[in-house]
Amino acid sequence: MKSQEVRSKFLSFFEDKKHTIVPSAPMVLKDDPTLMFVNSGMAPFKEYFLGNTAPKSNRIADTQKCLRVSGKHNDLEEVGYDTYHHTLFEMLGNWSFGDYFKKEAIAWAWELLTKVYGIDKDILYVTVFEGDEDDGTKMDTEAYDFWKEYIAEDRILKGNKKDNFWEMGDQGPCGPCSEIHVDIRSAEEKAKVSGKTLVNMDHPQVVEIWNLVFMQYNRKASGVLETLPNKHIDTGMGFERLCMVLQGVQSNYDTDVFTPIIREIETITNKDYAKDEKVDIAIRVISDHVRAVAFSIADGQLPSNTGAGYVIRRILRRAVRYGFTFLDKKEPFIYRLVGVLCESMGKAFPELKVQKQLIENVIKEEEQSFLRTLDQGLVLLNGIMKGAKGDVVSGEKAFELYDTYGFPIDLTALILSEKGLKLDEKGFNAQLEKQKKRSRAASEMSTDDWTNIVDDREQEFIGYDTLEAQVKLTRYRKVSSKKDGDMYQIVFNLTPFYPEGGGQVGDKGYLQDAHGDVVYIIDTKKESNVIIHYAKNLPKDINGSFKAVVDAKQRHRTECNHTATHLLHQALREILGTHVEQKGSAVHSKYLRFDFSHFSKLTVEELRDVENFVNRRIEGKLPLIEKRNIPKEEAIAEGAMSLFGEKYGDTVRSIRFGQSVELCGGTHVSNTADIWHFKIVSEGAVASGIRRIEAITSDAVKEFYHENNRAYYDMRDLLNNAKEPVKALKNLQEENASLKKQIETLLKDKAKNIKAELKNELKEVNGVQFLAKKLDLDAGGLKDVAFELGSQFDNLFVLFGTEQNGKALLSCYISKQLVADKDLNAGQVVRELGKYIQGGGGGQPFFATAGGKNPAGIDEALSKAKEYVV
RNA sequence: GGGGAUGUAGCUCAGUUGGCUAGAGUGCUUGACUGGCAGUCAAGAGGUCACGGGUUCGAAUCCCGUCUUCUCCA
Repeated sequence: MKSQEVRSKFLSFFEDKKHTIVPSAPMVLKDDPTLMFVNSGMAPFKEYFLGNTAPKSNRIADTQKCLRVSGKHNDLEEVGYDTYHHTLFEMLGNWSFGDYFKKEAIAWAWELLTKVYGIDKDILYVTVFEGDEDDGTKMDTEAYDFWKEYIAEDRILKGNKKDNFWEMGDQGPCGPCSEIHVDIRSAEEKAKVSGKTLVNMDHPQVVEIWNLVFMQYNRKASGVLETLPNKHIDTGMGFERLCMVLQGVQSNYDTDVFTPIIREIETITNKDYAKDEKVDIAIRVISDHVRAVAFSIADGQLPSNTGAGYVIRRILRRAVRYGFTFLDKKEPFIYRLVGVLCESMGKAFPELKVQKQLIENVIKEEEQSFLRTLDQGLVLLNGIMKGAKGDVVSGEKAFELYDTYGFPIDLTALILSEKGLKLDEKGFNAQLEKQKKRSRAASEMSTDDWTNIVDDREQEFIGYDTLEAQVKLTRYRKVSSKKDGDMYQIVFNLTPFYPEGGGQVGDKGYLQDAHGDVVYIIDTKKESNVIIHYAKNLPKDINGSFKAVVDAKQRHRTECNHTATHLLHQALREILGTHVEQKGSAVHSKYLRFDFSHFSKLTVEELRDVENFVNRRIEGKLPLIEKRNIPKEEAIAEGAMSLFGEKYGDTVRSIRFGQSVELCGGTHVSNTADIWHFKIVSEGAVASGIRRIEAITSDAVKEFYHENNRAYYDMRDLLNNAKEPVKALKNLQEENASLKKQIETLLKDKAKNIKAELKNELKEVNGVQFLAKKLDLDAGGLKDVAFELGSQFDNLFVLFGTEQNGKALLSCYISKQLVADKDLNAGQVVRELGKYIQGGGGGQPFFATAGGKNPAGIDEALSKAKEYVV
């Protein structure tokens, strides 16, 4: 069975069982500080389980792309070494939110596996929860009893809390689970060892394929479990593993999910899979990682040096490293796999196909930049190896190479061992640990439990219509971090505060109680669909009623910038073409930033056209036409642009200004005229194929023009009110340059003249041409004269003094010949004579200068000079 | 968010404890030579030593701040 068919059969099976089929949510999470990527099928539905949002349907099924690369489930370093760990994988899942429970979940799972997919029931095992004394939970006999209707009782195994009790986190919804395992070993092996003993033992051919979670408890902060009024089903089936079973192969990498990519790698690198273990590992690493990276880029997450982007960069670099070391690929090649990937997965995940070109460009650029890093590292490592004492390279040195220059430590170790050297791994790890400690300390944060004030989960956002409201607090908690100190997160029953999202910053403002006392709200964010207000302290009477007021000025400026962002988006697509896609935006009160896909630098004309386009729409006084809670299809039909990597509900909000229509949750001006004016302040590249525009509007533009105007008039003033200041300035610059030249030649001439005079004043002392004299020259002049004279004698000793700006200066020149013969040192001379002018100095043996505060001492210093040659 | 590195001629980079007339290679201009692989030789132009402060007689160099780029950690 082809993987495409495996996927579609799953979805249609649950569609028949009255499930709503939803597309995979984007992998990159934007409003969950505890998680960077979707790492399981349930992550996009977290808010439903927490009760923060009502589900759109109580039966849902989907296939969800998941990424496990950071945090608790970190498999990254294992990927490639076995046949079943992946960074990116698909999880097929069906959900019940307060609807069906164990009976149906088990019956359908069995029906799908054995009837639809036709898996032999004799290779299946199931597990049920055995109970846990500490939690006071009993064995899950319900699940056991349902199972025994389908499967022999000796194939139902009991599992402990670790394997068979699923929890989302330290607190929240949880419950027992029941896993389905499959044993695909050969008959001989089965005869030798019973599959029963291998379940949950990390055997590559006895694997869990499906986990059915029965959410029936809520774990409270105290650790106590309470029974949930609404019970939920959460299931997750590993798509790649299922394909392995259905295609009768022994490894996920032998399924048609991976084989097209592996064949392509073989072609490009001229290596064969399944011949040499090291090559195999590299091929598996690359085939896995290219998927993760391509999907992330398609979801709008570009490689970068912080946060989620950094994780993506690390994955890609790991792939490059393996290709570099084991497949001898020293030039970019991973980007060439994107085509094959699009062909095999593009149908189920259209975002891949649409953005193929961009994905290829970004990956290629990243590969190139990392190969440069490797080149640089190799040079540095060579230097380190040459300087190594004994046969051990210190951990500090290796760490510096890794930390500062990004050279992978395993490559360092490999190259060292090839050269017969050893790496001090202990020292390296100690340094790494130090660095981790530093980072952790800096970002250390402690979060207290939520304190509930009123039990009201239905929080309402009213900030589209009003900036002020009478509110009550529903819950709060304290969070402490090193950077911000103690802060309170506060939730209201309803709020006019816009939480950070869609690129737009969160609102600021204040809460005022009946007595007029005020608490400032310094930021607003959204977490699992709950709007959280940040304050430095709590109001005195938390049970009271408060007037919540949004900082209107800041909000208005932000709205100007947000609306301008939409117009800018429209302008770019109009002027550059429809290949322009939004790749990110930041809407602040002071400026806006817009990243988009485009392949070349914008010309001055294009920038001007874009600016004009936007400003025409501002002058056009276009009114805001806002539609809330309309079906997504309706909005799309109207021409609304939706973004890849953005998670939309079934009903959306559409924002229209003239011909610009976007799905958007942000706040906007009521008429484009409010923006006053739009001005681009910079354009540049952020990655290959991605450009960035920064712009300002309204008050910021006024300030911008004021500033520029003032600078302009200041400049014109300085140029005696020149009519054409640019020309005047240019003339000045040219004049300045030629004057500089003239001075330089004049000084050289002067030096020559003086040289001629001084030559006559030289006195021979002990075979040395000697002179000590005060001259009316600056430091450069002294030098010139000294070197001019110096080039004519090889037995010269001169000391010049001069007074400049009330400071004394000495210059001493001694022919190199003399330095060698008579053991003289100009540096030493000026240092010793420097004390007469209350200063010091130095230089090289043949030429040195000294400065001091006491010009009166120059003559004395000069008179002492003779002592060096007698 | 935290740490480390980086910024010097069009390009690639040296520049030690503060004092080297700011350098090399390459590229550019000019001239001469030339049957040999990047032709040779000579002369020349080209610099806000990232930016802003400070210390010092003196800062490319030391200190503080800002920015750029790279990089590791979270």
